[in-house]
Amino acid sequence: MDQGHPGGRGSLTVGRIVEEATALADEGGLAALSMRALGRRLGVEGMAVYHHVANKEALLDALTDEVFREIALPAGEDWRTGLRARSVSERLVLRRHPWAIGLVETRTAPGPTTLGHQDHVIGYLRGAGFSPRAAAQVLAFLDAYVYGFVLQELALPADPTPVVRAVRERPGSTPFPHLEAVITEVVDAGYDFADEFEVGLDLLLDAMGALRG
Amino acid sequence: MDQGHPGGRGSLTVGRIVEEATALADEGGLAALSMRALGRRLGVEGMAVYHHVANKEALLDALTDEVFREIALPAGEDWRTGLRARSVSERLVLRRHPWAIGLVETRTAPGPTTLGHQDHVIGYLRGAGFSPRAAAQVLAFLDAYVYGFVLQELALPADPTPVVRAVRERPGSTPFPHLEAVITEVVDAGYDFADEFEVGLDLLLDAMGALRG
DNA sequence: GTACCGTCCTTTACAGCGTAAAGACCGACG
DNA sequence: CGTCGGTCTTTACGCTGTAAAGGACGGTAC
Repeated sequence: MDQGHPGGRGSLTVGRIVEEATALADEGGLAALSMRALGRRLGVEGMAVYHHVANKEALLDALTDEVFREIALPAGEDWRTGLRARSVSERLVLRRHPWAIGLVETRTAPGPTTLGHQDHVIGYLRGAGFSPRAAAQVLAFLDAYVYGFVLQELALPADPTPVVRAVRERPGSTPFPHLEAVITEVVDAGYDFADEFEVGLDLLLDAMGALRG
Repeated sequence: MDQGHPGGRGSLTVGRIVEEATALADEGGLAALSMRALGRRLGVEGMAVYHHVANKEALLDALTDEVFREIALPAGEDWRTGLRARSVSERLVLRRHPWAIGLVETRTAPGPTTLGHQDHVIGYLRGAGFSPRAAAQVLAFLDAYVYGFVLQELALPADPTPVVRAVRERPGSTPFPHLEAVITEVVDAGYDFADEFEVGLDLLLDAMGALRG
């Protein structure tokens, strides 16, 4: 069970800690990430982690910052294409680490990787002819859309909710006629919510053009 | 300290529990909402709450559902105006209860108030000429934007971050030239991030028109 | 009246959490 | 060899959600 990592004295580094903490959260959610469980995974007592990380808050800060390293930076001549690819990548990363979006809310001091990422995007937009304010707006609006969409995706239950089941079994039995219409005519007609992401993204990207000088 | 609520036998109701739990979370964040603290506020032992609520998860479900009661329903002939007012209200409600957006992520079964709200919005859009699918898209896209924007607002620190302070004291001292430009030419030029909400909202609302039959 | 019962609340207890404090080990240096 | 500094372990405290059991009350039945 302890193969794969040495676990002995001197084997602990901040890098290894962040790596295993990420894996732990990916597998069991933020709730599974306790200092004791993390220590167990590292082949060490929980308290040992405190010699490399100030406290759990600092560890979560580091986890959040690392996430931004995975998001593809925008590139290419066409700003619309470049931004689109970045947003698509951002969504995939946030889905791969479902705990990340919950951390963004509580982390008020962005780390160096996050700042570097944002700096790059702003610079990319400035190079495409956006003013400083417009660049900041575009980044904020796109991130808002991506964050919010992923938030809704994560809240989607794996199994159909009682309401959805009720609609399928006895249509007209709920007090929500319009939701019923959406379920039967959209959801059950083969439209996947995940596919709507790019529809909204393209509409928003089109709208962003109005902010360019 | 115990004035204002009876606190005796039979004084506990689900309504009172949800009400005080909301107040507790509003004042001290989700972390301040423990069953013992809630009981204390209700003039009762923590375990007494369990006779009216299955467990803490169910309580959080109820809290989340109640939030949707506060969001103004869209009304009026012009769908754009109606939706705009709803989104503005939604943002204010989410800012008033900063814990709510963090709960949305983990609650996978929407409550009756939430469903009723969504049903109303879908019906409103259908009445304005949107197809079932388009209505669902508009609702999802607008909510995504509002959720994501509030998420970013909540992550804004009260005090300026080290980076912002560094830029103000010694411009050019950070490795983030484009962020520096945004700070000096946008943030410090009087543009308030909160005011950008309606800019993006209007752009998005304009884009939603393309989804109408 | 008084015995009973069901409901509401309290008490006690347990495993887990983050982390402060202090002890134990171990390689390196004088 | 002795001692020091860093790394890890041990122990402990107050907090968490909640299972289990006990106690107190009000209403009903005799």
